[in-house]
Amino acid sequence: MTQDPASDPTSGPRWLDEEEMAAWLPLIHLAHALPQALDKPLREEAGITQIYYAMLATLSGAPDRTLNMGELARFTSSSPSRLSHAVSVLEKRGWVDRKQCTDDRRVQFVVLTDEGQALLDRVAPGHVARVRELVFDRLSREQVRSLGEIAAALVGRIDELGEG
Amino acid sequence: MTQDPASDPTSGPRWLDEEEMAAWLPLIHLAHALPQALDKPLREEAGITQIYYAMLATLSGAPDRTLNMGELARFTSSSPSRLSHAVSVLEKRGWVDRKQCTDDRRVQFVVLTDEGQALLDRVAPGHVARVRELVFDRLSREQVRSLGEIAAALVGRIDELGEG
DNA sequence: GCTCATCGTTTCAAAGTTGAACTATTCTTC
DNA sequence: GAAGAATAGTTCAACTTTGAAACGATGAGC
Repeated sequence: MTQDPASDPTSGPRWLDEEEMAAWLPLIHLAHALPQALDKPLREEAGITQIYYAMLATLSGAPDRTLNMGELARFTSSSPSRLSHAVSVLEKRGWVDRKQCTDDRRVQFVVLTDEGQALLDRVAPGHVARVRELVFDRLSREQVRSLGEIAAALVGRIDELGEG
Repeated sequence: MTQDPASDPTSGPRWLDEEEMAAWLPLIHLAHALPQALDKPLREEAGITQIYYAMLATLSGAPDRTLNMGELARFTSSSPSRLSHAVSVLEKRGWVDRKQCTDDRRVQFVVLTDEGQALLDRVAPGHVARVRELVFDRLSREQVRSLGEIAAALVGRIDELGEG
C-alpha cells in the first residue's frame, strides 16, 4: 500500500505516505484488537460479548428499559439479522423479553428484565474498569478530546455512505 | 456507563465522564463500522474481506512473497486457528501455496502465487481509494498524526495485556 | 540419548455473522 | 378501498470465527 509513493495523479492511485501508514496500521489493528480485548473478560464472567453487553446497557438506559428492534439495532450498529439472533439468545437466558407493540403490529419491543439488569449491575463495574485501563488511562485529556473528534468524523462519513 | 458520575473513589467504579463518553461511543462504533465498510466492496469485487486482503498484501511485501504461519498471524493480528482456515481458503482459490520448511518441519511457509499477486494488483487501487475516502480525506494532517499516536498507544497496551 | 515442556500448526464442535429471501403489517396514491 | 410500495422483523443456508484439544517436531535439562 506504500509502493510508488511518488506517483502523480494521472498514473493510478495515490498510495498512503509514511505518516498515513503510521496511522493506518495501528488503526486497523486497534479496530480488531480492542473489541477482542473487551470481549474476553465479558465472555468469562457472563458468556456474552461487548455487543450483547451494549444491547443490555442500551436497554438499561432507555425509558421503561424498552426499545424496539430497529432502535436497538441502530444504537448498537447491528444488522437486523444479527440483532434478531442476539435477542433470541438474550431472551433464552432470561435477560430480555420480547413484547408485541399493539399500535403497529410489525414492531417488537425488547424489554430488559430484572435479571438482565442484575447481570448488568454485576458486570458493568469490571467492564468500565477495563475500558479505563485499556483506553482512558493511556491518553491525556487532550488526546481523549482529539480521539472523540476524529472518531466522530470517521463514523459520520461511514454512516453517510451506508445510507446513501 | 455514565450513571453516578460524582461517585468518590471508595464507592465503586469511576464511570465515564461526558468527554470520555463522547470519545468512547464513536470509538466502538468505528471499530465495528470501519472494517465492515472496507469489507463490503472487497467482498463484491473479490469475495474476500479486509483480513484476507491484509494477508495477501502482507505476503506481497515480504521477501520472496513468503512468510510462515506464525509471522503472518502476528502481522495480521489473527489467531492461529483463524489464519489456518483463511489460508486454506486462499490456497483453494489458488492465491497462495503452502510449503513445508525443511529446517524446522513444524513450520509451514505461505507463498503468494502469481494469481494472488494479480488479484492484489487488481483490487488494491480501489481499496486504497476507499481508505482515503473513509479516513484520510476526512482528517487534517494534524489529526492523522494524532490518530497515529493514539492508536499506537492503545494497541501497545492491548498487546501487552494479551501477552502478560 | 531419555524425558518432558514448548512450539507451530491443524482440526474440532459450537457459536456468531452474513446477505438474501420471506412474512406480515402499514402507508400511499389513485 | 384496492394495488402496490415501503417498513419491521424473522428465517435461511453459507461462511467465519472461536477456544480447546490434538498433533508432530524440536529444544532443554539431566
